[in-house]
Amino acid sequence: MNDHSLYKNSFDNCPLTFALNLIGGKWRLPIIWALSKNGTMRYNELKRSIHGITNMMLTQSLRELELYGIINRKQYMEIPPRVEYSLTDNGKNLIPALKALAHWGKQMKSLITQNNIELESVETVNETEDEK
Amino acid sequence: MNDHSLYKNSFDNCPLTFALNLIGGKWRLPIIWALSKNGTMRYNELKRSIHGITNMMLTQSLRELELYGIINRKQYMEIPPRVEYSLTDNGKNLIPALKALAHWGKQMKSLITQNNIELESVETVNETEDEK
DNA sequence: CCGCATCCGCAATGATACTG
DNA sequence: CAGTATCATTGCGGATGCGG
Repeated sequence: MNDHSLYKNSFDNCPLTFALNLIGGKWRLPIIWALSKNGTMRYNELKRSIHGITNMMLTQSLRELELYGIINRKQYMEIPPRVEYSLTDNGKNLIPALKALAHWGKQMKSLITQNNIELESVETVNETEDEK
Repeated sequence: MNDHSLYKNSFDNCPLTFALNLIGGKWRLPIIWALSKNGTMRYNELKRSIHGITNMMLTQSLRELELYGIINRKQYMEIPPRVEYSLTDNGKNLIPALKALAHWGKQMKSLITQNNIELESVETVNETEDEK
């Protein structure tokens, strides 16, 4: 049982912060994004499509998103086990807002990249690990 | 010099995650929100309007938002010092997207509250400190 | 195949005190 | 008034290994 950060701070009075805390964290958005593109996905399908996620984080994120009513979890009682995930209506309602944000992010990215802002150092990310 | 988390992970390929990292962190949104409501604000004005923020975090967040081109900083060389902050056009462009997200958050909040989901424990937030 | 528990490092945040 | 510097804290996310 870990701590769900839903009711912690001063989210209560701010729907925006509330939303950000529902979709916050490192892996929730990638999951939502993948499901919005592919419809219904199985556990390992998700895991393969989200580069770098561990079982731990995937399971945890899925459980939280399910708890919040953003995704559906459908478990088939068979051997071997099969579990399918998909967006709920609430989850789908989120997509347009995300697209708006993504649009803004795209603008910002080109601006920031153009102006070549000197955010010190870390420009060597995909330099050393390209293949593999 | 602290680490700006802009180019760290796999933001590069995802405008959405890029956006989330521009406005992420605990205090950036409250600052943007305050500025979008009040237009131009001075340092201590911001500090008073954002409950619980320290000088440290306020300064740091302001610097980062300025670096990203989301807010303007105008310093008047006088005694006592006066510094005014406001949203740039980029910052203003963000507001509609935030409103969409906030709208969704509002829906989610009422749903989650209605269904009275048992997010264990922390339901005693404003129980013990009500007055004061 | 799907998922959970435990331990741990590190970056983000907080507290406090000081400065032009 | 508008910050800066330093140290302490904390909680998210990563690694690893087990369980149905």
